Amino acid sequence: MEKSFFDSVHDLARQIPYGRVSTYGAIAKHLGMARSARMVGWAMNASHNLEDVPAHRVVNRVGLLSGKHHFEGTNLMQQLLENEGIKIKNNQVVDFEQLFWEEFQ
DNA sequence: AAGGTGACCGGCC
DNA sequence: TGGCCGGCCACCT
Repeated sequence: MEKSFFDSVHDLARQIPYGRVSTYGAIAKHLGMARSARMVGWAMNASHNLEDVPAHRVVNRVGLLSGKHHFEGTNLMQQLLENEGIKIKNNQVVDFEQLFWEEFQ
């Protein structure tokens, strides 16, 4: 099995620390494809099968939980984030810029 | 093999 | 921030 684009995205997603969030664009940028953030979203969809990919810590550029509809129920993503101490208001991360993290290794 | 699709982003108003 | 639009690119059928 060669390492696919999806795997790379999953690796980066796993690096997001507890209590912090990142964006699709940040991940895409780190992969050298800043304009292909859409593919990152697609990759996250595939990550749904995996258990060690914190997809709930990945939001869009304005801190909106754009992927919540892909989680079970309607507020699982929000619950997971609040469980990490992240405040959610109207489907978006409060103090997003402060919690934003992109120090990928 | 070609076309459709998408958990997005940046620019503009 | 919000709405609209064009671009982008790997994956699936």
